[in-house]
Amino acid sequence: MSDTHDTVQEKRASYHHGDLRGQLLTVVRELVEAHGPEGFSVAEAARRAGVSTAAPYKHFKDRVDLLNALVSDAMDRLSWQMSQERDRHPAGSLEAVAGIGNAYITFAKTEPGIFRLMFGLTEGHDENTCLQEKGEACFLIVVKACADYLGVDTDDQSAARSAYMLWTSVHGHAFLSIDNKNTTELKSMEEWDFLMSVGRGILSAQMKA
Amino acid sequence: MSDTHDTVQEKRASYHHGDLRGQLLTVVRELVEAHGPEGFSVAEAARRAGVSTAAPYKHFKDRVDLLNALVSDAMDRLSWQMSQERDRHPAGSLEAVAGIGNAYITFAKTEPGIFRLMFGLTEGHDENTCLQEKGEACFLIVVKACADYLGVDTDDQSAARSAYMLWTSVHGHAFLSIDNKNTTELKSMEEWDFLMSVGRGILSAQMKA
DNA sequence: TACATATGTTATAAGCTCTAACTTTATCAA
DNA sequence: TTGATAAAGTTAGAGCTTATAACATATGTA
Repeated sequence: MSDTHDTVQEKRASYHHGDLRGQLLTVVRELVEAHGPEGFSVAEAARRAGVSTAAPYKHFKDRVDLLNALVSDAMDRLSWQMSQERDRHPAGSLEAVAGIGNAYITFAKTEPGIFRLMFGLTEGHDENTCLQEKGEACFLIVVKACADYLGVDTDDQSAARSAYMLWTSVHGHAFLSIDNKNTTELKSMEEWDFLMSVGRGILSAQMKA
Repeated sequence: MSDTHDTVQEKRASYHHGDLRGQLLTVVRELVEAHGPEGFSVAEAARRAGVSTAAPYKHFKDRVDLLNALVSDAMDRLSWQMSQERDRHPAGSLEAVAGIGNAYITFAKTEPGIFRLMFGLTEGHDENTCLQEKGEACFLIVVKACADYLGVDTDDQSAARSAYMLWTSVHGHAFLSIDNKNTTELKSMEEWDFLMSVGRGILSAQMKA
């Protein structure tokens, strides 16, 4: 496992690595996906990057700091993907809202390890203002889409309310999906149907209110 | 931290502990709640129970086995609490459905560490048939309540469908709540309103369909 | 050129998981 | 009652881990 890894093919020529920070993030991402958020060690990551086990600590304060950097990265990717999916549909449409949810779920299924990390990390999550902000940026995308659909202002309470309900629903589905809590009978249910159905249900309830 | 713990007041009289297995579960539960799912070690648990660090391995195969036992326990408590809350309302009512969700959320907030563990454990989760079954038993409670409300049979697809949507929604809210992803503006929103609102939205959408 | 800084290294402390081998206690059958 | 066996502790230790300290080398700037 240690000698046959293909992450680093040849020994690096120079004393300095060049982009150890970047490569560590890549390697850790691989490790987290392969062995789950727990089954990862800084030492193993260093080995795969072809450096000593102490080297990572020149770039990251500690294990958690490294993981936080990974999560921060992932947050950016997620919000980008959400925006992309949204823009594939007419602005203000229910499809645009569902598209955001679809991107969210796709992300979770494509990178379940990272996804779990993003919402499972306990330590130093609340303190990390940067992560907090990125999370809120993601949420704002949903609020905006809901507001557009409902035809209200972004700071209207009904937008935030329905956005939150949609978020919880999609978040829950994403989590249950990657946990295999999604029972067989429901697995066949098309994701898009689910999203449209939930979206319609929650948003129409919000319009009446 | 090690010498002033109050878990074990006096040194046990006999060589054998009496109920080490049980006490370990209690101690680990405390540790998980106090320091999060990660911040727990078999060694520390043993110390708090007043035995050697090797003793736990006479009762649990390994670290994961211990955690699984904890989760199994928690599953039982959760489904019991769900049933209790349901029975405080008229059978077949929307309140009964919302009550189940309320119990779920209360559980998550009361024991966030364990809750996270229940749905965060990657390793040996799928294989563990016992846990799988207990999870499904929980879900069945929701399906039953939905069926009763909709006035259909338990194995009707609309019951399973709406139960799943409600589950994801509540599960998502529970998770986001304990992660403090619940933004301030929404924190003020009463839980019960949320539950009734989501319930009405999803179930009425299901009736129309 | 020379010094400061960044980024590597080795060595090591301290802690964890888990096993092996041993010891004490409980149980149960004759 | 006794004596074998199983159950439930113990200590010792291998082999991991995180993280720091002290040292080495490269890079860039005055």
